[in-house]
Amino acid sequence: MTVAINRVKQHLSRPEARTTKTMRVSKEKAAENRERILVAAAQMFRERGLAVGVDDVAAAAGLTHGSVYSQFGSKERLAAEALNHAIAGSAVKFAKVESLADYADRYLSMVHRDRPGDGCVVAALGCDVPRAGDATRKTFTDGVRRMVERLSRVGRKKGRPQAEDDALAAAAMLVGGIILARAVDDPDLSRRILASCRAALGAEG
Amino acid sequence: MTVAINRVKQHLSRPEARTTKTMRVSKEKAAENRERILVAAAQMFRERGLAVGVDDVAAAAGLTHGSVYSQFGSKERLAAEALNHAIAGSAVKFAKVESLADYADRYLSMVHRDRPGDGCVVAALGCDVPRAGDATRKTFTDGVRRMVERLSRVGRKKGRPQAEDDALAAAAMLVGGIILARAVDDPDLSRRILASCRAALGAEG
DNA sequence: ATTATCTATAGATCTATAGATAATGC
DNA sequence: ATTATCTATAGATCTATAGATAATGC
Repeated sequence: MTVAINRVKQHLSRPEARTTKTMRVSKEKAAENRERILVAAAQMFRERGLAVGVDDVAAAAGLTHGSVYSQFGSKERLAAEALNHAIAGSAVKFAKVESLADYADRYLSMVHRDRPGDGCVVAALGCDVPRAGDATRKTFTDGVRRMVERLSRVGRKKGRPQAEDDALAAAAMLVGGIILARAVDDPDLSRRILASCRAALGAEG
Repeated sequence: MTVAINRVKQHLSRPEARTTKTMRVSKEKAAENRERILVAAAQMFRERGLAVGVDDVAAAAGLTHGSVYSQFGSKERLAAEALNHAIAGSAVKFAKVESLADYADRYLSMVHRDRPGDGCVVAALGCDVPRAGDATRKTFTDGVRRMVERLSRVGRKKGRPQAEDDALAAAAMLVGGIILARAVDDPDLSRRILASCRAALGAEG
C-alpha cells in the first residue's frame, strides 16, 4: 500500500506527466530516489533476509526494479550499500552509550528484538552473510569492527590488557542473545534469554 | 557428482529396471531413501540456508523432487524433520561433554566454524528461523532448549540458583561467537572472536 | 547529449501437483 | 490394491538486460 501511495505521490507532483509512461527526473530527485531505495532495502533485508527481491525493494520505494539496476547495477551492490547505510544508522544510535551495561540494556531490549528492520545488521543477517557475496561480507565485517570498537571503549575495565577480548566476547553474547530471542517461539523463554544476557553483561535488567 | 553416482548405484542394483523409466521400491528401500533425503537436507540447509531448493536436496540423495514430496508432503515439513535430525545428531556429539570449558572448546573450534553442514543448527540457521514456518520454529526452539539444558547441567557453579541464567547467557555467547566468526571476512579477526569467547567461558584456549 | 526511469522480456529457479509406471505386499 | 518414484508441467518469482521515453542540464 505504501507502494501505491508513493507512486501516486510522484505522479501528482508532476501533473503534466500523468499521460506519459516514463520520465526523467532531476539530479536532486534522482538522489532522493536513490536514498529512498537504500532506506527501503536496509529495512527489508533486515526484516526478511537477503532473499528479498529487487522488485519488492523498488516497489517499497515507489519505483520499478529497472530503476534500482540503473542506480546500483546489481543486487549485490545494492545489498552492500544498504547494509552500510544500516550500519551507519546503528552507529548514530549507539554513539551516546556510556557503559557496557547501558549498551546491553538497549541492545537486548524487547523493542530491538521485535523490530529487526530498525535494528542491528549483525544480528539480523549474521547467519546469511557467510553465503552472501564478497562486497556484502566486507561491509558486514566493517559493521562488526565498529561494534567491537564501541564496546571496547565503554568496557568497564578499561585499563585491562584484555579490553579487546572482553569486547569481542560481549559482542558475541549480544548478537547471540538477540538472535536466540528472536528465533525461539516461546515468549517466556525469549524474555529469559534477554534478561540472562543483560544480567551477565552487568545491566540491572 | 554424488548425485549421478547415487542414481547409477540405484539402477545397478536392479539391472532389469534399466530400460524402464520408473519403479517402485521395497518398504525397506523407501525408508532408506527417506533417511538419505533427511541427511542431505540437514547438511544442505545448514550449509546454504533454508532457501536450498527441494530439487537440490533430492538430487543429492539420488532421487527427484517428486519423491521428496511423496515422502514429506511439503518443503516446510522436510525442513522441520531435517532440523530435528540434525539436532539429534548434535545431542549425541555433545553428550559426553563434562564441563562448560570443554563444551566451549569443542563448540568454538575452527572445525565447527568451517563445517556448518555438520554443526549446530542453532548457529547455522538462527537468523533464518524467525522467517520460517511454525513447524520449523518449533523444532528449532526444541533444539535451543536441549542445548541450554546440557549447558546448565555442565555449568561450573551447579549449586547456584542462577544456573539457568548462566546457561542461557553461555548459549548466547557460543551461538553468537560462531556466527560472528563465520560471517567476518578477516581470518585473524575470526580467530580472535573464537579465542575470546572460549576464554570468557573458561576454556584454556 | 545525457540519463533516470519504465516496459517488456529472457532465462533461471522454485514449490507443488497430476498422472503414469511398475514393483511390492497383501 | 497400494504406493514410491519419475516425468511433465503449471504458475510464481527472481535477476538482469535491451530499448524506448522524455526531461534535465550543458
